[in-house]
Amino acid sequence: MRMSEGVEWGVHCCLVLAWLDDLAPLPVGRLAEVFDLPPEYLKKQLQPLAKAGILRSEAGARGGYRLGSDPEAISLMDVVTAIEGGTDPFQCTEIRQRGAGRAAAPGEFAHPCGISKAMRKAELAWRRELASQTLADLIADTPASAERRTRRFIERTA
Amino acid sequence: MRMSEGVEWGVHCCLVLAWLDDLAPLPVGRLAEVFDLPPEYLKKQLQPLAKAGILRSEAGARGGYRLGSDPEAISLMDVVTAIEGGTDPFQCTEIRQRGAGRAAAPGEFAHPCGISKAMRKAELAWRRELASQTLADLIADTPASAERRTRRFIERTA
DNA sequence: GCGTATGTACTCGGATAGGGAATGTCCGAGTTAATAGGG
DNA sequence: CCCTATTAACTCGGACATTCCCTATCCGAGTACATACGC
Repeated sequence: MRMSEGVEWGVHCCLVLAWLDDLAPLPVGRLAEVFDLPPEYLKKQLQPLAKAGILRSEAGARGGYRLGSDPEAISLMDVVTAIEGGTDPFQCTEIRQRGAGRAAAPGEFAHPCGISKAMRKAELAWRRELASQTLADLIADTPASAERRTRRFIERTA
Repeated sequence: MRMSEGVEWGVHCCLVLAWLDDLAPLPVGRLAEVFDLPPEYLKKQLQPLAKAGILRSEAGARGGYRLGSDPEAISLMDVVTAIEGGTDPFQCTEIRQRGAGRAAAPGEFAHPCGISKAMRKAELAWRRELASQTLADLIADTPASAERRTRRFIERTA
């Protein structure tokens, strides 16, 4: 079970866009330079963020991406869900109903099995933590020197 | 991000082995019949459980698998870790140090970035929930009819 | 009848192919800005 | 000098290859039981 690296790229790019909102919109190529990433592939990873409304895209010359909402209104959960999809990590295929389960009384499988419930509970705790962290919180935990350095980097290659 | 289906298979098989400990050891083929699963592939999924000590294997005729410990001592976290591996879902590749990060002052990257810390915190909450659920808890949440049915199924094809 | 040696059947363990999703790359549609021409 | 039409460059969006990991399968090593033989 491994999360796509696009999540890390997406969150970092969101932070940059939050820092440099006054310079928005920023094209993908510029963002790729900030982190030395393959531009085409980074674009593919940011597309679902735009489709989810987390990023706002502008076409044409001087176009690019800007943050779609305030940093306080975007949580880590939003970014993860947009890129990874909303499917649960644990997929219950109801194998309890197969084989020996064929002979079960009707209604015995009305409720989800204990394994599925336990997994859902754990995933819910995970989601709750992700939802409690906003981009603004992440910015507060990041040294201001990083923002200044990134701003200089972008303005230098303008 | 999708968890291997082997986890579901493994936990269900552990429950069966806990129920029918007096009939142990049970060969993989018998367990596969209980859930109508491909026997060879199920065996491959149970192997890491045996390597981790969660299951105890016995070779030769009348051999098979038995539970390695008491159901109270085996948690969902143990099973998930054994099959999925202990690696974290979110892999931080430190892209903050690339590109614009090259010009950072030494020591700025001594601590993990806020994104990584937030992800770790969420994963820790997830692991904590999984670790708090033991096989005994799952058995308590499962109707006794399922155990009786499974026992009859095994004894019938003995 | 009893003990022993042998053979056979059954088990797990690791090594070997196949399929689908994530990764990586490409081209086309649309928009903006600059530019050149005319008034 | 100003306005407008045209052109050209730049952007995102989606469609197309490639690689890697999960899925699925196979063969070999080891063990216990059953059997046959000798005593």
